[in-house]
Amino acid sequence: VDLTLPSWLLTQTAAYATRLVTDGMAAIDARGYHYRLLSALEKDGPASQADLGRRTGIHLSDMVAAVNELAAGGYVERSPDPADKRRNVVTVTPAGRERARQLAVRAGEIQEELLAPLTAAERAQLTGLLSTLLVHHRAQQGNPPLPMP
Amino acid sequence: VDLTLPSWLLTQTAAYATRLVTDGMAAIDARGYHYRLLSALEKDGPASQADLGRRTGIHLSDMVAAVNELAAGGYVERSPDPADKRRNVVTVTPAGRERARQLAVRAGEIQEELLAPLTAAERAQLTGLLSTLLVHHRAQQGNPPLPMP
DNA sequence: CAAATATCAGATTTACTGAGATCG
DNA sequence: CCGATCTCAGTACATCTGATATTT
Repeated sequence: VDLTLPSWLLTQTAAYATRLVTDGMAAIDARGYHYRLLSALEKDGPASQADLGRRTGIHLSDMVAAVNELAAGGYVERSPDPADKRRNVVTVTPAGRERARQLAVRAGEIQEELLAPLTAAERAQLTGLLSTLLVHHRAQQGNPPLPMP
Repeated sequence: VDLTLPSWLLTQTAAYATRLVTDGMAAIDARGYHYRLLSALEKDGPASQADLGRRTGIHLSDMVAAVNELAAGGYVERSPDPADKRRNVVTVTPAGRERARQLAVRAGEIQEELLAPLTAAERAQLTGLLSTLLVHHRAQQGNPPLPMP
């Protein structure tokens, strides 16, 4: 194995990250998508599914199932938009806000586990470098730029 | 989207990396596995499939198909080990050495595309940070430590 | 009629799990 | 009998493609 081949390092570490997220979220009956969606809804308010997809980077095709799951848990409500009958407006419920806090805590624990061997400075370096790559490749592909924090 | 959530940044950039590798290798009828296997064989000589799996991090279940593909192209030969009849010894052919050079060139181009927005120093930083993470998590999981370059 | 929205069905890639057969 | 090796079949997850229906 060539430990200096960046594409390999990236996909391998991502595999561990995916496992940490999947397992960590599954332990509380959740998925990574749930955290992303509830966070987005709490931060910027109710939205159509298409809007949520643009905010969170989740594909429209996968949005249906994810919103179904959240709705089944009582964490969001899906109601038709009276102003535009194509749209569903997705809104967080009080239970959803509680759930969002729970998922945020869990997400934090997962990051800690993922980045355990790195110092705070190194973690900042890593996120900076990855952000640069991601912004570049999204633009390269004609994707709409992400809303920057 | 929380652009500072490392697990998300990691899996997203890895998705782009995977696409670059898959597409870039498919253009010359290859896969990432082929490059990894031929490189390992050229560097450390013939090996059993189980050994190759340990060297390259490729799962034993996926090794069969990968070696089949390389053998079909005439790049490796699979012969039973007379000393241990459980084993197949995989050996590179001259055509395989030529192929390895071709794949190495292509791999380099792919890395360049992947890391385009980063300076040389930043690239070194990134590989260093990812290596640290990977070594940590492999050890954490009881995996055999990787042979370090 | 073009574009946006929501839904559904399915393909793709990497990685992994489990089962079997054979051999040491 | 345990353990290693090889093979095959199938799973899991995230992502993306394509098709359809509805509405703007």
